[in-house]
Amino acid sequence: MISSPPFHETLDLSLCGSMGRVFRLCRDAVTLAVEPLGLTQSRWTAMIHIHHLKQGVTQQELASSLGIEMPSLTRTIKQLEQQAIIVRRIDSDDKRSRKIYFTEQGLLLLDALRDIMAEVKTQLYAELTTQQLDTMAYGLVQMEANARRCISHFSGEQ
Amino acid sequence: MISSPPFHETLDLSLCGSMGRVFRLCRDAVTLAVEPLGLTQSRWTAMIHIHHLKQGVTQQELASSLGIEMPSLTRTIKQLEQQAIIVRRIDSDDKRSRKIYFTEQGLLLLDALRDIMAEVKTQLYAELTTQQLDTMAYGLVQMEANARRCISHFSGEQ
DNA sequence: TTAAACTAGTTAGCATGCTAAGTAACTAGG
DNA sequence: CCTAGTTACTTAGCATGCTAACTAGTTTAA
Repeated sequence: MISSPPFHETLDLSLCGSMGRVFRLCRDAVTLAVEPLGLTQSRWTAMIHIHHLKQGVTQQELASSLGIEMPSLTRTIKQLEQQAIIVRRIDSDDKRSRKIYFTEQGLLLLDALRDIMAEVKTQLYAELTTQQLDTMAYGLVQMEANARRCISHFSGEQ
Repeated sequence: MISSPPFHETLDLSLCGSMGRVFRLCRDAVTLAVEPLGLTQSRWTAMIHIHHLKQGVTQQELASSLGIEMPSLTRTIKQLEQQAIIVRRIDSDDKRSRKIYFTEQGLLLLDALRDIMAEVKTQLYAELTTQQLDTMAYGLVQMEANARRCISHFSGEQ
């Protein structure tokens, strides 16, 4: 396990700047790799989550899974629908909500996407052990909880 | 050291989705905490980097330190200047470049900002050991390198 | 049963990142 | 010394996140 003090300082500099930069780079790497499929970051991310949540998911559930707000999702969903990758059907039990399904063409695209992502994932995680990845993932979850607590702390104070 | 397999899977789901979400949350926590100072995320981040790089830094150097592109910085710099937090002076040795300095008012704001950030940082890093933070920071640096290699791989291929 | 409150989704408009393309100043080769 | 290329910065416009405020169904409670 290589552990170098300077890295910790790098992270400290802007607190979350490193994370943002790495996030953008990883996202760009995937987006570039899937470019032949005509997908942008928000669109391929949504497709992967729809797949994991199973078809028939509502926009609310999808937004929650993606960790974004509903209005952010609306735009992406509209684009996926225009590209005929998904269709939405109004839920007969609750006419407010719309359930999402892949089209046949969408399913084909999803397969291609998953193949490419598997390859990119391997490249992005290169040189990192499972233990390191777990520590990072654990740290992210912990920081997420900390940040949420911190946000309610400062919102409540006003 | 707590290491839980499910977390790794969480990270895997959208590859970099967790990182983006945690990044946004941490950023929002700081931005909320410094809200009384009238600063947005891009502005406080830039201020911290200017401080670390020492005054008289050029926009080019600052953009590089922030890990963003010049046009993204232009907007932020303009706002900081309008708020009279910084001033820019054309470099007499190279009239293309502009050096950045804090105003007196800007320095006062910087002090207040740094105090608040120190507190928020403590909260965001709560429950995480130095070793865990180092592993995360190391992982981020490694992933950044991987992502850059991946990006040139896919750009070169076209 | 009907008015009030809630919930799913949308629209409008802001913040911040980006790329592409333009301007002005510097540098290098003939 | 002048043209060609490079560099620092700006402008314009796109992508994706957000909040606030709206519409239209659903639920709750008097």
